[in-house]
Amino acid sequence: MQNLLRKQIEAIVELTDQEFDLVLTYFETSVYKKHQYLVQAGHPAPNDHFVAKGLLKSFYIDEAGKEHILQFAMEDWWISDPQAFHNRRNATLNIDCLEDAEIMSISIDNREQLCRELGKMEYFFLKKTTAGYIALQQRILSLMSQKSDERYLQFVELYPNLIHRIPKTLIASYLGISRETLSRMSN
Amino acid sequence: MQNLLRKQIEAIVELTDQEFDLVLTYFETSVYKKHQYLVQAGHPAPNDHFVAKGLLKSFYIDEAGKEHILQFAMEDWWISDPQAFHNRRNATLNIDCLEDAEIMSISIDNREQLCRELGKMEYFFLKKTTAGYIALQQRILSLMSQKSDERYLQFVELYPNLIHRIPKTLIASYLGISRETLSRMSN
DNA sequence: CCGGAACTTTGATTTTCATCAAAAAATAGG
DNA sequence: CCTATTTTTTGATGAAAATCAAAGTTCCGG
Repeated sequence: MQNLLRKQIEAIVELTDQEFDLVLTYFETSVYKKHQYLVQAGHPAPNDHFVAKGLLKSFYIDEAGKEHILQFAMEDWWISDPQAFHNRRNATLNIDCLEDAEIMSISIDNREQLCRELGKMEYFFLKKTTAGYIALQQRILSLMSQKSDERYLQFVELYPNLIHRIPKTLIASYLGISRETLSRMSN
Repeated sequence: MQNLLRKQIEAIVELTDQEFDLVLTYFETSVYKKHQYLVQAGHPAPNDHFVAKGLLKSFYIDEAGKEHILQFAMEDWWISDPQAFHNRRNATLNIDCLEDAEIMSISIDNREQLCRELGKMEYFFLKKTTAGYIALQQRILSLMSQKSDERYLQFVELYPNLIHRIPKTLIASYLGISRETLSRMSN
């Protein structure tokens, strides 16, 4: 479980047992129930969350009250309101659990402190952020250049395992289409 | 001109003159003409480009031959094909100049070397990448939750200076709408 | 200052998708 | 196991915007 985190880090930088123990001291592990919120719009959200178990979503509620899903996060993924986390602002996003979850959280202050103590962790976070940046660019391209059915097919291909864990309604919201349109698609 | 770069770095980390000189040794400065390509799909693109002067765009050509603009970059901005740059792959994007430009380029190898020599530069790149990540998330939200006219108004508000430097056709492509739709909007 | 290229506008038509409404199916919790 | 909630499907309608076509305007290089 903590091994999941260690494995992810060690895919990028080597760690001794002592170093990983140090890393762990900066995290806090908690358990959440399905439907429980980790982050709520308007409230502080100073943590980045590593998913050790379970499934979460981050989403924005627009003025019309409509929910737009920015991200799903399952095991071995990170999830946060990045703007709130990095700029120490109140959240504009919400994060809640689609399944019971086990989460390892690190505050922005702890992360910065950790990077000062263990420089290679900064390299790790840089690599991770960069990969995330590239993924977001891909998604923008997909939103701009593909029709909704192509986007859905791409999602299925990219995250075959998520299809069965997430209601179609929510996948539609992630893809930026209505649940009715998605429903009419499979045929 | 190099001062622009120094100022941007020093907004995040302090640098001595010697340190900035070191930084500069990793960059290569070139001059480009309007319409000239810095990056072409299918070719290597190992550099990240800092714009000292001028205006550029990065774009993707889809299967139908349609151009989708991912980014504009004016003075004090960076532009690259991030996937090609970070993963040392051939480009899938193109980058060319909308105006004559003066560019300071750094290769991925040089950037990694620089970060090893001067740890705080890694912090700088992390901050920059993070800010970019946040901006992309905002753009995704905008694509998902706003109508085309709202997106245009937001663009005008966000980049008032770019409106006059960039043909509307290209702004339409950036916003993910047709030039005709954008044209009908102003009225 | 002229001619050609690039860019913008306008109109007509079609496509895609959202929305509204309601029923059917699946699922979770007591 | 059964009921209430959530999720999915289906149909009808309308709105937003793409596409096609063509004319008008601006701008730049020689």
